[in-house]
Formats: sequence, structure tokens, C-alpha cells
Amino acid sequence: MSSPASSVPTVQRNDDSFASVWDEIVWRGLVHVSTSETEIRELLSGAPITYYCGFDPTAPSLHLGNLVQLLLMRRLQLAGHKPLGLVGGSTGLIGDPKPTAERVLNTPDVVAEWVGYLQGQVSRFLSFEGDNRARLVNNLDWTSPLTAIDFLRDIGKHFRVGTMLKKDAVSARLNSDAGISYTEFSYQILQALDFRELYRQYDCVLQTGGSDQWGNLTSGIDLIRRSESATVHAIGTPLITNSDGTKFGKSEGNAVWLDPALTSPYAMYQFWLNTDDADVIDRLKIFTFLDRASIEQLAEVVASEPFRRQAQRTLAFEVTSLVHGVEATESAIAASAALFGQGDLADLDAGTIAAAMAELPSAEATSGTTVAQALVDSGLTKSMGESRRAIAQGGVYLNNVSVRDDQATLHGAGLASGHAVLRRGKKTLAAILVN
RNA sequence: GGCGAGUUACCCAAGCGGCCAAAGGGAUCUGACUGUAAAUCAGACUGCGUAGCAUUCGGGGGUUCGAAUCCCUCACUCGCCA
Repeated sequence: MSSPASSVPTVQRNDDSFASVWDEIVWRGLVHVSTSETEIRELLSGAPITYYCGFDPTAPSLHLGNLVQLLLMRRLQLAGHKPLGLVGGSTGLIGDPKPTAERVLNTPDVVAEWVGYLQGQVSRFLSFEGDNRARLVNNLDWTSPLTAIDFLRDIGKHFRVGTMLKKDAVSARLNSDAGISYTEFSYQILQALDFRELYRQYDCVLQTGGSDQWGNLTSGIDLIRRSESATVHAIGTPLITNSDGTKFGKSEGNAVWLDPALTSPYAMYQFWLNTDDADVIDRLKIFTFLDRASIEQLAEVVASEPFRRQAQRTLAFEVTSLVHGVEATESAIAASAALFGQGDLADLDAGTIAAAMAELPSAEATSGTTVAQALVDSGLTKSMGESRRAIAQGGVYLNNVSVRDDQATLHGAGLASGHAVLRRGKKTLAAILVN
């Protein structure tokens, strides 16, 4: 397999061929909805403004969906503006209404712990140097001292229930069997309060977020207009979708996390490498700092020589480097080359194999263990029945050799490093340490 | 608080006493074709070494030779009326 496009990730900077950062983010497909385009364009072209984006601690890590927001924040920062990274210590305790079902409430301890993790992740994508250094805030700081009476009198009075009911997130739930609790119904007020607080404390005049957050973004704008008589703005990014209709950001049905302990650099690299031709250019625009000329050039290569998958390789290298660093990415590439290479696995030296194996989910076994059992132990299948079915369908490989007998064992399967490579289908792999 | 409707596998959704481990669609997985792509075609999709057995149709209890299907009860959701 050929080497990646480059061994140094693209420098983080905006493309000066655009008249303004607004034009660039529009070209990159980052704007789905917004308040007045002309006003935002003017605002972003002028003196530095303060803007914010919030992340709720609903899991111990951010995922690829959040990365869209982080990179938008970074692009605005590169244009000289001042980012506020908000982690929702209070909103995470309440729960943003999902379209399908009520959220399970996590304990305050757990939420507080996750806040810490998310702050660490958010800070890795922003710069904390210079005049427009990033600042981290936690909405628990101003929400927690608020009493129920103050909340209802000072904040609640500004909200009309009719307006609140019309928000997509709320009306979708009202029309579903799940219904909606008062708790989640109140969420939009809390988020509005955040915007107003940041407006007061930091003169924050722009909020960014996913377009599914649009209702919450406008709640804040309305509150600030009513209580502060000021006009502020919001940008809603599009929901990233795959052209084949499946959900973006899922691998094997699981979210692709930014935390390497939850999604390995190798798994993330593979995720991007497997991007559809139809989607890869859009992904480059959103998830990399490649300039317009470079991306347009890659688009031509996708059209003329799709089998080279150069756009996918570039995308995978760039994003994985951005999230995990170049070193981890180089390891992921080396492991990918070893595992998906044309050569016989037995020809690889122990060091190469051991390094590649370290990237994969693993399990231990003895040479007498059946392949079917090893599949279950390594998580490649969920049950013996599923293992047997997979073998019967011809979808199981031991060291790249198809396994046809569901009684087969790992006997003699250990490679130079003592590992055996178990594969299900074309690209789901596991390392088995054969004792 | 009253009345009515509903709760089926990852999602949507049939079934309304035995022929139901539960139709159909989507998602997912595998094979073929490829480029570790898409589309298409084929197969799989509760567990247990097949047959057979075990555990499933919101929870619990009951009727029956036999229940996802009937009855009671609890929980939750939706709607209308207070």
C-alpha cells in the first residue's frame, strides 16, 4: 500500500483566498442556519468578538459530532476572535431533549467527573496564548447559586410557554409516545441563561452549535433581546450525514470517540479511511485545515483515479493527527499497512506484528481453543451461535486464511510474536495471544 | 381526579387463543463484484454443539391442555374531560 499524502499535518490556518472567515466557513459547509448573514459577516470581519459553544457532559468523552464544533471554534479563533469553551456542568444534570426519548439522569458526581474530561478535550483544540486566548467556563458556576424563586421570577418571566412549545426538540417529543418531562422542557431556558450570562460577563455576542440546537440558540437570543435590549447572533452547523443515509460518526454501531482509550487512533484512522467517495470531499472541508485549492485538487483525483483513495488517505491522516498527534497516527498507518497488506503475515517481523497487534482489541487463548470461542473472547462475535454462523458464511479468517470448519482450533496459528490475527469480514480484526 | 387508546425484537410495524422464535420494511453483519468505496445481487440477524430444547412480545398475577393474543393488577405513554 502506498504511503500517505504527507507525513506532516497541514498547518492550522484559514485560507486567505477567502475575503472573510465567514465566506470560508460557508464554503466549508459549516453554516446550515444562522441569524442575519450580513450582520454576522460584518461582525466576523471586524474587531475581535467573543463567541461561545457549549458541550454537555453526557458521556466521558466528546465524539466526532462535537469535533465539528471544535473545529469551527478553532477557525473563528484563527480569524482573531475570542472563544469561550463552555462545558455544561448544570445543563448536563438536566438533559437536552433528544427527539426519541427522555434521557437517563446521571448522578452529580459522574457529571462533575465528565465535565473535567470534556474540559481537557476542548482545550486541546483551542489556543490558550495571545490576545484572543481561549477561556473555559462551566455553567454550573452561575446556575448553581440560583434559587427556584429567582429562576421563576427573573428568568421564567421572559419565556412564553407557547414559544417554548414550538421548538422542534419539544414539539417532536410532544408528538411522540415518549412525551417530555418538565425537566427537559426547561432545558432551553437554562441554555438561554448561559448565553445571557456570557453576554454580561464577557460581552459574548455569538453562539455556535449544531442545527439541532437551533431552538436553544434562539432562546438565548430572545432572552438577551428582551432583558438586555441587545442583538446577538447564532450559527447552526449542519447535521453531518452520510450519502447512503446511514448515521455519520458510527463505527460498528458505536460512536467514534475522541478519547483514545475509547476509540483507538488505529480505529479512528480506519474510520476515516473508509469514508465513501461521495462524502470524502465534504469531510475534508469540514474536518481538515487543507485550503480550497488542495481540496479541489483531491476532488479531481477522486474522480479520475478513485481506486487510489488519496482523498481518504489524506483525510484519515489529517484528522487522526489533529486528534491524536502525528506519532500515534504513524503507528496506526503502519499497523494498517501490516494488517491490510498483500504480503503473508508470517513474513512480517515480530516487532511489526507486535506493534500492529497493540492497535487491535485482544484476547488470550491456548492453541487448543476453537476459533469460534476466540471470536467470542475477542469481541468479534457475541455468541457461539454467531461465531458458527460467521464461519459458515465464510466470513472468518485466521492469519488471513479463510476458516471453513467451525471446529477449527488455533493450533499452530501463532505468528512470530506469539499472536494470531483473527478477522471477521473484510476489516474487523482482533489480536489473539496464543499461549 | 374521570373516561378512552396504547406499550411487540436495534428502529418502524403486523399479529389479536394453537399453523408465532413471532409477517414486512429499515438498520446491522457476512458472501459475490470492487478500491479496506458506492450501487446491485444473495444469505444471516434470541441462546444452547444441528434435530430438539430453553428464554422472549412493558412488570406481576390469573384463566386454559395451550396465551404476544383472554381476564385482573401495577407502571409508563398519548388523547379528551375536569
